[in-house]
Amino acid sequence: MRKVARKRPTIHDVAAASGVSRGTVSRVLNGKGNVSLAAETAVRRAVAETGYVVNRAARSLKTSRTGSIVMVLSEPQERLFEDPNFSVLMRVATGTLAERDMSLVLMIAGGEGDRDRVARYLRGGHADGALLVSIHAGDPLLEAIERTGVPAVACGAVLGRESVIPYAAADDRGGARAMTEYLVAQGRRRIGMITGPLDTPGGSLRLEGFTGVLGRRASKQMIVHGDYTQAGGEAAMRRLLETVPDIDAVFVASDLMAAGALQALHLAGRRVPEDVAVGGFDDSAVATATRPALTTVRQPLAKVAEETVRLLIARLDEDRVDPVILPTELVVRESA
Amino acid sequence: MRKVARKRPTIHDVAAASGVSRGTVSRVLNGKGNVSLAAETAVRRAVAETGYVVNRAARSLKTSRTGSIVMVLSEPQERLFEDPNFSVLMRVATGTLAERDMSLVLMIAGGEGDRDRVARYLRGGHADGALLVSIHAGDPLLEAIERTGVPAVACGAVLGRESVIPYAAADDRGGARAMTEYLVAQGRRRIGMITGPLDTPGGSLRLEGFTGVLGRRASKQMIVHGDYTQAGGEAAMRRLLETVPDIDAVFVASDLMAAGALQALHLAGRRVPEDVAVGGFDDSAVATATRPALTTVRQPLAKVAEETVRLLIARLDEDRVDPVILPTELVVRESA
DNA sequence: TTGAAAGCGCTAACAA
DNA sequence: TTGTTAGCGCTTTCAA
Repeated sequence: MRKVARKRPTIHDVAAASGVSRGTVSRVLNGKGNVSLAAETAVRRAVAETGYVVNRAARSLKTSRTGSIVMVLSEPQERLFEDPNFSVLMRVATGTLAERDMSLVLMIAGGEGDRDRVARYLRGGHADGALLVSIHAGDPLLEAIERTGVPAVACGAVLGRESVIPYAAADDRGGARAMTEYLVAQGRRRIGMITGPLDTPGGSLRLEGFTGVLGRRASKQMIVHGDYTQAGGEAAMRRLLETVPDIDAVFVASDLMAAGALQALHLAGRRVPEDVAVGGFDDSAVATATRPALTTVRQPLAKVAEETVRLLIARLDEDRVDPVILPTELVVRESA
Repeated sequence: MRKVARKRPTIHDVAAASGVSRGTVSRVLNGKGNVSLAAETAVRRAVAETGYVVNRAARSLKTSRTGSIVMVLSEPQERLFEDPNFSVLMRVATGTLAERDMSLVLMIAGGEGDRDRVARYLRGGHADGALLVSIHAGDPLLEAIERTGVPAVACGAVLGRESVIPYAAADDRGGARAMTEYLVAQGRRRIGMITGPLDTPGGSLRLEGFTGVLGRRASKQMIVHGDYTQAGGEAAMRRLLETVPDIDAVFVASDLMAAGALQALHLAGRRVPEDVAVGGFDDSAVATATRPALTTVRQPLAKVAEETVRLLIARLDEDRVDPVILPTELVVRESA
């Protein structure tokens, strides 16, 4: 059996095989009504028989839609890929897009050169939209993307641009509030907080939720800023123990940092939760791996990812869409 | 200033602006010689002036090259994304492709439906090639991809298909050999090994390197199989300590598992390296985070990723290309 | 060295 | 409901 580099069948072949015109085939393929049942069946059969697959380039040329969207990553890689949220986002994004026969192009925008590349790609009309991941407010990339005029949405709010860049996110503020209220309800009186970087939504919004509940009791010395790493959480907890020796609870803005805090408390000889209650955020895998297991705030990550993609797809057709904020859930385990 | 939805300039506009024909513009753009210097300069200026960016769809329609390649992920997500190797691969791949003005489409092939989708995408000619990541030998996806006839290469060997799917990889066997020889040279006599899953190249090849050096001394009871997780490494080390109490060294097929082994040894009251020497593999971030820091085998990850992409690009034009195996390096720290 | 022109495969407007 | 047809923007052959 000789291998022949057979040409892929075109809409023309399908038309011939089904005895209708190319126009009708196209109508069937695109679900534009006004096609007789007979024609439709014939076309579908012919498609199956010939193994026809639409040529995206041709379609794109005609419709000036590409059927692909770009996921733009700006965070330093290491952090992003360690983030379990990210893998969920990636899986959900490819899946949700696939349902619509769209594909995901990945671009990493580390340096300035990358930035130009992303902008050129977008300006070239090579993608219908951009999905921004962990872009910081001041990032020049943001402006570059906005200038291209390509619809963009973000996963998680872009601080300061909330009204410009639609986004889907978990209710960071509400989740933090719930956790803080819970700690208060448990009778804790000296409650500290370890925040994330304040230029991230998780950093500032969770802090807002915390201070919103505690008011003036959330004094400056009770609040320490971390960097979302385990080591950072440990260091922050140590600082807190020094300045506020009688602390009896701490709300940590991420599970990973909370794991570090647990470590610091252990080394300082404090029992958790007896002496100090610890509340985390994320409900990631580490939450159940620590001892004691973390009481934390669950983020509906998959849902956030899904909504982000949905938002982008809606944004492709509409001029503006509203942000989506999804409720979080308090998960009580052992640490508080 | 009113915002006008101006149409993007086409090659036609560039031709008009530079006073040459579209044909000549195309020739300049594609670096096909036979263009006078005058024409070339005029065209380049016009391109800059008009802000022209090539329309890939049109080009693709004509050339039947898409300028994009698909990265196919098959591993269960969790594991893959935790793998630091993966983030390197991703960054290097997008970067290397970008240099050639190509883009990276990401597809995740978890279930059967995904598999069909990948195959259809490839059969549709939507990508010029496929870059396979952590595909296992028996995976039906592999066959599906081969059937599409789209050139594919793998990052890391696909066991059993080494001669069919070109790949770039670190020298697992050689690295394992070097580590084993080092342990022997240190005077260790009872050397065990914790392997990775045997259906992965890192699992079987590193074991081969180990047994290659030790011969019959690598008895069955000295070898335990792990799963690349920290917990798995810890469990494996415990088993090893039970069956071979006088063990004085262990070669662990990944740093993460080695971290688990260290934990088990610590709990068993064995000193490292005094009582038991521990050798890892990867030289990942955990290697320096453990106490003691790990003596390990460094894999040239970035290089592997780069070579994989290079291989794929070469494969696009050539009928076959040879696998690339890159040397590893023994990194001596404290654990052995 | 250059220009003219055909046509890649598709969609959608128009006519029937 | 259907067929016909005009391009979408580009590359490349052919002729000059």
